[in-house]
Amino acid sequence: MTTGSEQSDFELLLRDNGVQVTAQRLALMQAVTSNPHGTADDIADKARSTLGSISRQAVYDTLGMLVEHNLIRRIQPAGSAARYEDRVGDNHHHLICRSCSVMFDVDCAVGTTPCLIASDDHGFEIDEAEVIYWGRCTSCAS
Amino acid sequence: MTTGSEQSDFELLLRDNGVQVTAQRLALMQAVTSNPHGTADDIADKARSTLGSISRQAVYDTLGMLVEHNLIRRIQPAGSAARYEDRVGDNHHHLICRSCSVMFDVDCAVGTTPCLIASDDHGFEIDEAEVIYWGRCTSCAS
DNA sequence: GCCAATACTTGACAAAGTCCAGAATCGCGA
DNA sequence: TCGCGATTCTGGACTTTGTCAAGTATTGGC
Repeated sequence: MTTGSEQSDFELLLRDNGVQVTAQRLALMQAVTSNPHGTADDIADKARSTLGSISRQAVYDTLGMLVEHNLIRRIQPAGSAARYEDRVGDNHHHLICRSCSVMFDVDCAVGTTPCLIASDDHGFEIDEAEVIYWGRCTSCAS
Repeated sequence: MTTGSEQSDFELLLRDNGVQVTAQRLALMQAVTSNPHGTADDIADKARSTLGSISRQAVYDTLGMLVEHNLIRRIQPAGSAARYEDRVGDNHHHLICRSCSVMFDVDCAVGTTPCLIASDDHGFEIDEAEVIYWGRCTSCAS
């Protein structure tokens, strides 16, 4: 495990955002990092292997807080529980297999802020364009 | 109500797809048409106002069947139940308000099949690119 | 009009997430 | 270093969304 320096980084990140530092939060942040595209439950399990135990409520509270502070990103594909990833701020997209639900990151197809401009924005202040590519992965295609 | 000709259209559509025609199905199809972007519950309520009553199971079964036959489309934005719409096959996108969840259709930004080409497809057979623009609507922005 | 296939109803169940009240912890200031 | 108020965590009940399974009703071809 490379917990040493990462933990400190996480601690700093939390302090910078003006929130308290707790063992649960550090464990959850680490769990998200080491388990990209995991569900809340996956992440909770991972955190439990570090902490011994953590309540469901703490998991949801913390993940919600981290999303609010833009430290992690939440994705909710159809037919699956919400997933979390730590790759944030680079506006990348996702590629999901319809049969086995495996999920890959895909870099932005069109320059830096891809489809961020809608043809008609209805007066909205758009802050994110979420793109999900649906298909079948190589192993499921056979 | 403009049930007359629409009903017949729906009936034809069902027969063309080789499935039985029932009052529940017609009512649900009409409910989806007259209530775009509605949740399963919204649609069930709408159908109830026509039929008197319909079971939850029939609603889910029928909506699932209609999606399979490509007669309606299912969208599942983060933090909300699945929504259904009858506009299908034209690859349009959606614009959702983060605070009030209002949802608009947006035509494809880049030509006809917008971001359908991923920068790296990992060998997937991609069949759909789902795009959701997130932001705040005019009334929520104030 | 009959009958097999299909669809609907009812009720139980499961997963994901939220609400609430009380206990524990954090970290600021003395 | 200690104490205290604010914040966070825990545990349990609850809600919402959706699925499963068994039995009943409807549809439509003959």
